[in-house]
Amino acid sequence: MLTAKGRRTLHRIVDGATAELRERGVDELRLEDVMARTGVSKGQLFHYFPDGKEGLLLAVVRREADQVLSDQEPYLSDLTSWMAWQRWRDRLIDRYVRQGDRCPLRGLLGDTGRRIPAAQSVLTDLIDRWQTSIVTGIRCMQETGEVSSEVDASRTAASLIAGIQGGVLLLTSTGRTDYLESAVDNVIEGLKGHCSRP
Amino acid sequence: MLTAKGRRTLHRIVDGATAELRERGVDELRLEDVMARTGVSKGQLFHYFPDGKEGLLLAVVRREADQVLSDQEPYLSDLTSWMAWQRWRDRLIDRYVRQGDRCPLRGLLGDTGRRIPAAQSVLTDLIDRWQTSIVTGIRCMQETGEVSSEVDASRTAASLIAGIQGGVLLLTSTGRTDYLESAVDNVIEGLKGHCSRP
DNA sequence: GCAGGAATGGACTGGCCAGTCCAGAAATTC
DNA sequence: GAATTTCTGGACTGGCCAGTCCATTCCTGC
Repeated sequence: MLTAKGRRTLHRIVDGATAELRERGVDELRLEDVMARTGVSKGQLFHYFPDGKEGLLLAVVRREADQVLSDQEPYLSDLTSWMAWQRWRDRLIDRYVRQGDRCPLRGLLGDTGRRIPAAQSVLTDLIDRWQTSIVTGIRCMQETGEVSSEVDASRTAASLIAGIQGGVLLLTSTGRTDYLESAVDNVIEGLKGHCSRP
Repeated sequence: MLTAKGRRTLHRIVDGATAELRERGVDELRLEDVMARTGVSKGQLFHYFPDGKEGLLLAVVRREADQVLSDQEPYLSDLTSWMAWQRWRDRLIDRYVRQGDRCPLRGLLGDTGRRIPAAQSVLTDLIDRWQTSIVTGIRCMQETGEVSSEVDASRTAASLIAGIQGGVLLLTSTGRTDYLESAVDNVIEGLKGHCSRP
């Protein structure tokens, strides 16, 4: 019930909608713009997304959520040394600084959740997976003794994620990168400060 | 050019719009809802805000920005001891946890800036003032020797603000309070860890 | 090659909502 | 108390845009 051609069209729609969402934000996103950008007719759009705008946006949100994490690979899943942490940190910051306000996270965190109830669970799921990866990284460092075992991995990871979210938010709204950098560096330095063999 | 009666009406409009903004968010805010809530007619609305919705929202945003800081007083301006920091922290978190998603910050940080260009400068101004207060607090602690003079006050303040923003964002979108708490506590503990007389 | 489903194009509808306009009431000023 | 300004109510307009509908064309299996 979906030919190869159809699959391609569907893909094209999601691609276009993703770009449109990043550029304009949820509330300014118009189906007509997606149509213009992708060269797809209204009939097609509702053929592939019978639930209309909401269904389309949900598909976009799901993709973006995956993108956020896969953008951080392979570093995020391998936080096993200070050098690895540094590389992850550099990649993360570079990514968001480059993206400026065409930012996937911005779309997810802004009012999107409020507009599309189903997006809420996608978001919490993303945050959970993210936190889990970081916790794993911290535990690993504790096992090798490079981080004190007294550190609460879960809380530290939570604070790191909050710092990233806030940093990105401030980056997109003020254009300044130092909030994001300071937040991430501060948490990592805190981790280093708790080194069990100084 | 504004009678006492007029001033009262204007006030009533801003009040209603503020409540409406917190409940619904920028993109879902309807002038008709503000009218219904405040019992004000369309003619009045455009009489007091000739620029229409945008002008009204700008007025609301300005008020909210002031509110964010004054909510933290008198603690924010008096971060002169660890106990004071603790009280400030408690007040801040209590405030946001109580507010849930009827949150002034959410309105300011979300897509509001994008929608209302003039709001951007209100926001950066708010962040600047906030950061300045925190920096002052840290410097004060350094002078009394309770925080090492090696600490970069500006960067630490930036990381604290980023953590708060992210924490609040995650609080409103996931309902979990631990991101905000962890973020704030982590920065403060980091500050304590740099105590120059252990 | 033909049936039936998949894919496409685009005209049309209907609701929503910001913003306009003006007429009349209430106040302020002199 | 007349003139002028401010204030108020609400009907009306016009544009925008999601969603509907259907006619047509394109596949695909048999």
